[in-house]
Amino acid sequence: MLDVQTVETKNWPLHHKPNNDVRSNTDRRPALADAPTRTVEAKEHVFWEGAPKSHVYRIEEGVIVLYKLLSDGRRQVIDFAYPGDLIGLETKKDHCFSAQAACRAKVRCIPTGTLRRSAAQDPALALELFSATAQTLDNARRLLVSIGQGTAMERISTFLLSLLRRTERADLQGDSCLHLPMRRMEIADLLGLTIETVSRTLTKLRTMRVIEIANKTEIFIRDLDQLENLAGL
Amino acid sequence: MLDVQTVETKNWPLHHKPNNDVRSNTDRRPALADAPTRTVEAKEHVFWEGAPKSHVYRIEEGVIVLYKLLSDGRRQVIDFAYPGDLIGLETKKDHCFSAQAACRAKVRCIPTGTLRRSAAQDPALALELFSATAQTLDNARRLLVSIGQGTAMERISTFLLSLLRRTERADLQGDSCLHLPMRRMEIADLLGLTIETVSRTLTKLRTMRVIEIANKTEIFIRDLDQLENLAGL
DNA sequence: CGTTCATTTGAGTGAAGTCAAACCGAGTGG
DNA sequence: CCACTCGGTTTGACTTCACTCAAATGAACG
Repeated sequence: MLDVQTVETKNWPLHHKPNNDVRSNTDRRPALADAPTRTVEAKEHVFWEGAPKSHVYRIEEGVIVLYKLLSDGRRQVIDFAYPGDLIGLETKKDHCFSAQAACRAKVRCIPTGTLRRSAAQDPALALELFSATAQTLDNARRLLVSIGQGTAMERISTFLLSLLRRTERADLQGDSCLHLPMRRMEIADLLGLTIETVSRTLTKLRTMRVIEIANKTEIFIRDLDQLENLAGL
Repeated sequence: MLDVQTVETKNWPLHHKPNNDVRSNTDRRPALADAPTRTVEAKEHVFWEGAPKSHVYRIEEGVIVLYKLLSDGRRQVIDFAYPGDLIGLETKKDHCFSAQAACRAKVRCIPTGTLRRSAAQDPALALELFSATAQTLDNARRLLVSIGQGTAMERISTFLLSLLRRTERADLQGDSCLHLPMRRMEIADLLGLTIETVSRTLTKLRTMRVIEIANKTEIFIRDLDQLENLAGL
């Protein structure tokens, strides 16, 4: 069963603007609300690129790293999936990227066949899937702009802001604490940088008093305005 | 009316794998098949980022450049839309990118309200919209990998191959001629490079005898295998 | 307290960017 | 028909930002 307490306190941020539509509606559908959950340990994979697709997953807890691998080992992280996000929503038979837990996570497993059948009879559900995918597309394109046009500083700043938008609690607007469950390597692979450049840029932001680095996974935003300036757009 | 001759010879390549599903099905729906077309001159805009969204467009002829602008004028081209592609398929009220014709083009204009109403009553149509968006998302992510991880040579090679896949005629497999309706600047802005780097890289490919540059807008692929090697993946 | 893994910091290199000039093809008008 | 312009492209010389390689630091764990 769903751990309601955990879910409630997590404040479902679906993509940029917190948006509870998908969750509230899908939860009322038996096929989705009753689907079993699976616990995934840190670094464990939910699925691998190229494997046949059997389920769609909705993140319940934790963060999942979605990435594509090149033949020589280079990696591009294409997204971080947060609670409320749906992953594996592609029409292809096989997964076109890998999904690995950044930290211990819980995912709800919805068989693709079930979802497809429900959607074929329920235009509202089909439109929700469309809407969720359109939102993900917009996210991907924002990342594209950041990587294609931005300097290291702009990419990191934009990344921090997008994480902030995804994870900030409605109640706790004031002192902006940001949890980074992913490793530097994963940030680097998301932004098309190296871990050294990520580290140097974060250090620079610290010396500029824009952020404060509590420890490897917790930072505080000290000067939000300045961070937005640095992000460029 | 639709120019059937032109359409037939254009061989609708919807995204990477030519896929006639969306076209053949949407054409049978009165709202879409009967929608009026609009001719757009080269460099003219179909719509601007930020403007309220009134229509969804299906490209009938020509190529449309989709791009986002940064405050300081930098530009990221996010996609080239070819005949058969749908653009403006987002759930937001306003356009989140601009659409400009690379050359004289014809687009079919479908009012968003009509489409929304049709989809709400027709799960098959809703699923088609979902599927088309999922395909566009996959394209965007491929571009992300290319830009995030690739060298200039890898980006250009991958780009040429993706264009080839989009535009090659089923009948004319042999001597691979590639038409580039867009300017160097637009290729540069797609790949996160400068026009100088694009030009130098194409020149390098020419001296390597991988391609032959007939004129600014026509090139021949002389060594497809080598081009695929250079693309990396 | 040593081992391990991730991160930070430092020094030198290189691929792509910038600035500048030459080139080219298509119009246009004398 | 040729000279001129104009936009786009190509080529060249130099610079720079991020990468590479390497070493130091730090945190977690037995």
